[in-house]
Amino acid sequence: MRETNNKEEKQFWKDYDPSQFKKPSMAVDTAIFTILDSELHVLMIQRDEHPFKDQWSLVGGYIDIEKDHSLEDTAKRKLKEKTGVDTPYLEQVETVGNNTRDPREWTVSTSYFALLPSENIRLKSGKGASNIEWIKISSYQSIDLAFDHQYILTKCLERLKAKSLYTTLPINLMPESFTMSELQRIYEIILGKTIQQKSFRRRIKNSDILMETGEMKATGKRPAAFYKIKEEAQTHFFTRTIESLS
Amino acid sequence: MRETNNKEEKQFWKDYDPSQFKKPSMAVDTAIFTILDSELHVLMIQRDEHPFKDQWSLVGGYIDIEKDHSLEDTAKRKLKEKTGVDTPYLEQVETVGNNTRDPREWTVSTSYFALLPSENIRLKSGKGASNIEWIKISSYQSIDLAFDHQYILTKCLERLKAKSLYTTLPINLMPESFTMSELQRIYEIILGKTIQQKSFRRRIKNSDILMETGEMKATGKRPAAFYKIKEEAQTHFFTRTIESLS
DNA sequence: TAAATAGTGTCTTTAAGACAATATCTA
DNA sequence: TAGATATTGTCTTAAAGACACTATTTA
Repeated sequence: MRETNNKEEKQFWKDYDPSQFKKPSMAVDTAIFTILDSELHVLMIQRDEHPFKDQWSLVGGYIDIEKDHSLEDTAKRKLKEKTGVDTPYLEQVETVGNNTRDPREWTVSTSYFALLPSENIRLKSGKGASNIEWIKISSYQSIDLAFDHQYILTKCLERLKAKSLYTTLPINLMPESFTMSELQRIYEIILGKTIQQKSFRRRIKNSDILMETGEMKATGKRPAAFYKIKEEAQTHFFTRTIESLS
Repeated sequence: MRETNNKEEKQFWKDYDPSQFKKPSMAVDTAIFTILDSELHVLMIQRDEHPFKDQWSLVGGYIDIEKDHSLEDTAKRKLKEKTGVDTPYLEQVETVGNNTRDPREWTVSTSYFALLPSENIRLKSGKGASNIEWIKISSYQSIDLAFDHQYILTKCLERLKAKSLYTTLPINLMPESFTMSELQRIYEIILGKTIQQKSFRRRIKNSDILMETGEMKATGKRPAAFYKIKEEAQTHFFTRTIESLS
């Protein structure tokens, strides 16, 4: 019986021809976020090839099934190429696949967003991109982006904002060490509203993901305590969302 | 100038050959959930082809770029084929792509979960599936599922459970009309724990997505009010999660 | 009337909101 | 000392938890 199955299976492998199905093309696009000048920015590339030549797009590209072991590998490879950063916070958002997003053919794109501390980023241009730039989030809606990147970027932003209401995700935008006021400012930039200082510090303290470094930051006025993320710390999920309107 | 660009673009289109890239195969897999006999069940199909012949798998299949306009179309087509249901609640969960999940080649699978009221489901076997069955969630971990469907199903379940803690998602598992106790029971089955009756009714009342039908259900004891979902109702998001341990 | 299920009243608890008060620095 | 920023104290509020109590049915 087992013998029979094996023969049958061998025959199957012999007959199998992967090229018999028409396949869609498969890409990965990443919204790479960072904070610059007290504003949320996303990394965009100006295409130097058709389609959508000269228009701006998210960082992305086709899966290279020779180089990439997984989808996330593709995202990381592109990210490394453009920013030099190896291991940022990376979260998958949504996969869009249809026959209208690319004029050439049926395509699929899986989108991610990445969070980078603004320190130590060296941008690199390269093949397929004549220009690479940090675009202010406040201005992306007035730019005519390539493919459906307007939609994808909106979804990535919505995810980032929604999760910032009940998790410690934004710590991934912070440098090695930082003050409470700096962290609160990042939350406020993402959410687009101010937060009660006392509530904020209580939440972060309860999450138990930070520790004081012992250093103080000289701010010109009263110095502020420096914090860093604990070694074992994972993203913390609160049981209530931030609701303040102030 | 515009003229020049047009010529350049036309040349590009002439040269373009979509078959020049090696593409991964692209599938959609859906965890179709329903409640039967006071337990959460998922629809599984026993494969009658290699690879993973005779093993159980989620409902899914390759994108058919002739038939399907979008990824969601693929999910809906497969769901209709197997259950006869047209428009269930459908939510995308995660896309997995790598060179290990399928022994044949680099493949990508986008997973969804669907919620079906247990009424009016007529299962259909068909090509590629010798057997189709509702499997109890309490037993799926002891079954050796095809591909990485163990992982995918776990992710779908986690999403369903997590969202049931702070949304009205589970109403999509209910029939046309139902009682509060019945709805609470569905929540308890999904979450695997009991909920304070008073808290539960307060939450649902506040969400303002239900209305009384005016009918009463004869339960043998005190009759219960029937409710139905309001026409305009969307999934409601609460600002706090259910925390009770009782 | 007892048993069972449906449904409500109400006190407690938790964590956020509001905002005032205090602390520590520089000019 | 005034001004600015950091940090804490504390009262209020919103919504969940706990649990007892009432309501309505059948046997």
